[in-house]
Amino acid sequence: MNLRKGKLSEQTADRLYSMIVEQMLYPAGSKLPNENDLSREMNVSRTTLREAISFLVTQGILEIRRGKGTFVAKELPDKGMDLSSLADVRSRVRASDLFEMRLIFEPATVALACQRATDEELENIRRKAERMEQLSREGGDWPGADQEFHFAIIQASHNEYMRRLYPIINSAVNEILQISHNRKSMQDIAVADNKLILEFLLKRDEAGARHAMSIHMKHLINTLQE
Amino acid sequence: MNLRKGKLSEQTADRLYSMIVEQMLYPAGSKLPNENDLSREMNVSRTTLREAISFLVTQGILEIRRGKGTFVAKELPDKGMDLSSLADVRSRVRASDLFEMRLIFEPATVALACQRATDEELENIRRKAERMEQLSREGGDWPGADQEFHFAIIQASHNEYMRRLYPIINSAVNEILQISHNRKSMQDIAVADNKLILEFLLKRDEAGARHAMSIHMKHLINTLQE
DNA sequence: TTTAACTATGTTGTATGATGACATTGTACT
DNA sequence: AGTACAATGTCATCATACAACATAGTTAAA
Repeated sequence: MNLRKGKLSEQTADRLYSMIVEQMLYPAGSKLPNENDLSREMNVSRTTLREAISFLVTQGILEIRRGKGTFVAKELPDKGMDLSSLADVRSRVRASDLFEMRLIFEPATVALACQRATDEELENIRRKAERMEQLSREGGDWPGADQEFHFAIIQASHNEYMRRLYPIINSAVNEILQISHNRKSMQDIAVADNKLILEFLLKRDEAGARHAMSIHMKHLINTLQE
Repeated sequence: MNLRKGKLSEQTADRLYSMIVEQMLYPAGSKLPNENDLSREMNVSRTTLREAISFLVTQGILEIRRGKGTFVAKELPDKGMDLSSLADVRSRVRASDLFEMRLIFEPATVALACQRATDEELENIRRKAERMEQLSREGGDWPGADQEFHFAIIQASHNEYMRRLYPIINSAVNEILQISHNRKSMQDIAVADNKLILEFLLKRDEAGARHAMSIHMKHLINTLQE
């Protein structure tokens, strides 16, 4: 017995998936039979069915409500949910939209960092800024060091959502910088602005740091538009 | 017994995750104890442990080799790129972090909408608000209508990045609302606040709309913390 | 009558033990 | 030495029971 591919729970997940999206036996938002009935219908144990369901939940196909039942998701996972596209410049999102978002997020984040950063974190941020300036003089990888500087600030904001969102934004920024022609002037801007940001951040001057970061973003936007 | 939040299998997944990446009890590539031993060590049933492991497998943290054992992945996936975790409450990101982000995000967005919304879009937003209030009175799906209201505002901001980010944030909000106990008071807040937001938005009063949205977010935060 | 507490029922979540399937190692027989 | 086979350790699946949760209906108290 049990010829065929892979684990039974995976085959079951496949069968269940096809029952939902292909045969459309269970429309969006509808309730599945309870686990005992459904497992009998599909000729697998409840354990196996539960593993299959659990997988489809992680895929966003199903939704479990304890004590009520298991339901087909209202909207099957959208392309909108796939934020990898956010990091993709080719998705024809305007670069100005991206920096507009940074203009909202980064000043707010640095303000949070002013409130919450530990002394160690501030010291770490200072070191990153120093290193960025040094690499900038020596012709090293200053964009990388610059990003580390900004990421250190995000971390010091102590907001987990921000921390996770940043790499996405960042990789999109990278792609834009790749095709940008005036990288040299951007370097000068970054060095000067970072110094300004650091100045207020070390003093924990919330409003000052917020404005310094806003200025930095405006500088970047203006430079890119030339 | 069993106070505390959420499913035991999810708590177990969290504990196991922290044993791996934080305490580093099991280095990358190493083999975990077998399921019987490990489940005893962690004081959960083997069933529960298997569910936890199964989840971590989908996250790319663990790898199962049938007949051999369960192993820590060679390279832990770059968490930053996986924004699906942003929408996942099980990732144990604090709810306050989420709303802190909305407190930054939404007021800025409604301000943009004031500048850029077409008259048709404003009319659409007005209809959504009306419908939300109506459903709220009739005991319908007011949270859904409320989200449509907010999403209409995001769309009117004409920023593609924002538009794509919103569903992610939104689904995380949904999961939090599921486990929230004072949904009724939240309903009253939403109805009143939406009216306020709409008032300034229709007048294209940027500062007013921004503040109205800030108030709304503060209300939500306070209600959730009770 | 209204409202509060309780009960009944249906559902997912967890526990336990047994058995099957797979991979590796050891061992005996030729 | 080499091959077949047995033993062992592991994950995969099954079956059953009970716990925790959600809701609706019923009963009892105000």
